[in-house]
Amino acid sequence: MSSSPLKRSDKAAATRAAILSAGRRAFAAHGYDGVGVRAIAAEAGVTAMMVNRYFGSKEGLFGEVVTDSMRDPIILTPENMAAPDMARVFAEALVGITARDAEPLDGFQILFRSTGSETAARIARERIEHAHQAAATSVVRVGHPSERAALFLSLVAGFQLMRQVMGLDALAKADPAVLVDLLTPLIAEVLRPTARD
Amino acid sequence: MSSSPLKRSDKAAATRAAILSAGRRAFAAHGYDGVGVRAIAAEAGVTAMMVNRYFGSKEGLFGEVVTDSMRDPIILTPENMAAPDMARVFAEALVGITARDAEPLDGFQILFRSTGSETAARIARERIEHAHQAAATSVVRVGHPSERAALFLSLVAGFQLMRQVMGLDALAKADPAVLVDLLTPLIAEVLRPTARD
DNA sequence: GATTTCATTATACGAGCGTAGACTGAGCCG
DNA sequence: CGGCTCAGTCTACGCTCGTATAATGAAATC
Repeated sequence: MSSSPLKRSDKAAATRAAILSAGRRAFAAHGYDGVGVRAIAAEAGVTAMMVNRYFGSKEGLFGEVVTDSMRDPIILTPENMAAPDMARVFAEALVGITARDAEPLDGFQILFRSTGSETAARIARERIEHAHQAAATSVVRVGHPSERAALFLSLVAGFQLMRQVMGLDALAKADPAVLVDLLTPLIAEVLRPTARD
Repeated sequence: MSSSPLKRSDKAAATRAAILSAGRRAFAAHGYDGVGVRAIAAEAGVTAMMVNRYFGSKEGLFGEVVTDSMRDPIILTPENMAAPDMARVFAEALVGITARDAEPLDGFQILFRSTGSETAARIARERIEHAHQAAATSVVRVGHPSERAALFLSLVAGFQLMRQVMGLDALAKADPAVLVDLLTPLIAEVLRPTARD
């Protein structure tokens, strides 16, 4: 209540943001095909046509949601890469010990849950390739960088998939500290070999 | 041309098998929501109603497809577990060096591509839990068995996801021998710790 | 205060979905 | 041969989907 008179254009921007947020949550929870524009719009408190008005189409909304949620640095931040114990920092970020308030890494969920749709899968592939290139050129510097970066992504993706998407209890309800302890040597092994490289 | 007079019941069984096969291929390629019964039936050379006749419903067909494709021992065979160098055996099985003629591990693809659907996701979760229990009780015997088994599954799933579903070139086109060499120490690390356990 | 603008809704269309029910026609058996 | 069985098809229903078009009503402008 109270303050802002909320000019018309501001209200429009708020509506747009509400749809974007609702879309992000909905896509993360049910995937591209699993939710309709009516449901997304309803959660944003508007009608279905608002999606088309502000994003052109359902596909347009999805694209913007993916781009937006991938803007989060995932775990490939420069400070992470420069840390003395990279592996543990990555592990902690992956498990979510840093506990950012926002929903953690739901960009992955969105992509994985949407692999059934053709257009969504195309977008997902593009983002994955991009993340792979970033990992290959900036994190891994030994052995077979491309393959190692891909395995690193596989590990991250598999962990997210099993814990968040599939909801595997052994990961979802596990003690975060234990997960970090188990993940750290794994990540270290991917990023820096112990033999013949 | 030629031989079998193909009795009526045999023809029925053949049709059923054709639908099951078409469903397996279709679900693996497009996910549960990504393909309709008409398309599946058409690929099997019959009409859509045959799906309901033989499997009760689309969901019934999916369940049977999943059960059928999961009958493949994935990589948790007794001989694998008993091998002296378990990790390498697992890695080779995962990469597919053993090159079974059938489509490799498409059970994973079916599950991953179908996570958008509610019923499909439920079935997927059941299968994953089952695989996790098997891994936890029969493969991992140190440290935190449940968490380690879950991470093992994560690694396998992530690798399959990135290589087969997402089609990440760095994995799909990589030299299998290199992949095995990189995966072996990873799997060994998951299954048998190097420190404090 | 009258007029224009525009965020939003209401209604509807066409397509595709899964599936129910009636029908068809060829193989089986007396 | 004549009746029955049953694999398979045809048609149609109810539903939901994404989205185009027209109407509404309050804020913005003059």
